[in-house]
Amino acid sequence: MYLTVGEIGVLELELRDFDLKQIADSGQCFRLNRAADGSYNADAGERRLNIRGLGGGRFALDCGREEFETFWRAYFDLDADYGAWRRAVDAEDDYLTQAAEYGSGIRILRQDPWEMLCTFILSQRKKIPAIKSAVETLCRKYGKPFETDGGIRFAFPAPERLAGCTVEELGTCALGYRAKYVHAAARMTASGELDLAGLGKAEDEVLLEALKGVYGVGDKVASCVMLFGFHRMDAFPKDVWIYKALDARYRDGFPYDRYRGFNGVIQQYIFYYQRFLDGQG
DNA sequence: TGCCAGGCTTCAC
DNA sequence: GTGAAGCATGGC
Repeated sequence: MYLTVGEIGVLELELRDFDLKQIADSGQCFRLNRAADGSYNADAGERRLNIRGLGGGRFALDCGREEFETFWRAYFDLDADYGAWRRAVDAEDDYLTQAAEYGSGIRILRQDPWEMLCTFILSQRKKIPAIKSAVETLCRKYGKPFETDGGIRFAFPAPERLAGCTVEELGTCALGYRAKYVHAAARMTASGELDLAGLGKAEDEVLLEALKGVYGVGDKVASCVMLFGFHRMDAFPKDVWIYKALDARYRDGFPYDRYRGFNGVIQQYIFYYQRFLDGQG
């Protein structure tokens, strides 16, 4: 990674295998949004980062070097070699080769486990724009405000805050029947019954079962939380798009063993590519 | 205006 | 254990 300092408070980086649009549209995050000027704003915790593509694989980030090194570098998983994972794709697998090429700028972000749990619970049977809208409403109503150059923003609400709401109150955030699920997850997390921090060290199977113990969390949501909130890179969430690809292309079974250690990345390539093929990208 | 969505729980059988 | 019904609501 090539690193220089431009104007004060702005870092210019050369990043490989990094495409903001692809990451924003890959369905893993709902608070990375394109601004009117074509740049992107990433909200994480009580932080906001503006990233602008400069062309030629170069990007301008409106943060200092220290903040980049201590937070955003890991957040965007910039120390991982996604090119190596793409090159490991079976050359005889035309579909996957094309999928990996089409989504070559996708990275698995390291997002907050609680935010991922709550977000993917409310994502079920919602379209991506509706998910973004519901998340934004939750943040505005219950998130802690913080200042940015562009004005006041709101952090994702803490579990304690949502646990203190009634199900009816949460229902006003376009959660529909999922309000009771979000409320249950908030209570379990706030009380410590679900120890998300402690589960960071648990085996994949233990983590999966713990997540599925939450009301409203099944295999798919739990897998998303594992991949996007705990960076468990072998998690392979199966949604309608993945099932479509598996049914059409991998009737004899998907070669998970071949991609051990980065099945989650492969899953993202398929998700992003399959939506494109079906006109939803 | 209708249709349908990064699924899950519940309830028959 | 398996399969089908039912679910709330926003965005296209």
